[in-house]
Amino acid sequence: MAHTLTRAFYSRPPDAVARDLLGKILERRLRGQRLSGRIVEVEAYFGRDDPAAHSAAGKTARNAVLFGPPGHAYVYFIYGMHSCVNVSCEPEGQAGCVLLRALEPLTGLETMARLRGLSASASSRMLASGPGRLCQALGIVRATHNGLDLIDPESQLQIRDDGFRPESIKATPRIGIRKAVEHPHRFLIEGNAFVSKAL
DNA sequence: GGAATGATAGTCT
DNA sequence: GACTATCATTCCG
Repeated sequence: MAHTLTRAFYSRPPDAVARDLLGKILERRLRGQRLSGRIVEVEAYFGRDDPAAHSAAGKTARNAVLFGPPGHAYVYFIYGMHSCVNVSCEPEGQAGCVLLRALEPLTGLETMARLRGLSASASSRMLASGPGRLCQALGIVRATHNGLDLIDPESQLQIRDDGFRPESIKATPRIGIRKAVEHPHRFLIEGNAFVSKAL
């Protein structure tokens, strides 16, 4: 049986959480519908000694969730048109998060295609392979989802473990950042067709 | 198949 | 006023 991940799962360093999130199921409840997908690509961002992280310059109104308790959604708006979802890590008071970059869609594909503005016959690879696409496919926006508790069983957004274990995990440098480019903090399920960029 | 480019708005200095 | 944890489109080969 699939079960929701515990607070303790998230109360760890971002790289450990990131690796363990691969293969888990992200579930979004939307007006009675259930949209879900398997997490196939993530990136770890550290609170300390990570110039690429939003929390690098300290706590601000925008990134306050990162300094709160673990297991909460951090949603931000970027490039004037895209949203991205993160999961907060580390105990309360310490920043750190995991960016969800790509899903392998499992249920609710038609709704995802509609939210993305694609035809129902579009390739499922186009639905949630990329952080901006993922948010659009699940209808995630900062105004309603930033700060959501992922452990709460009533929450619109949850992450579950159905026992799936990836065969092989690959670490690569993170994408789209200007600073600390060299660290291999991007993790993906090797060979999975739904990662945002072929490697 | 890959590189270059423009759209667009919230956040911080 | 600059910068950005992106995407889709347009070009070129």
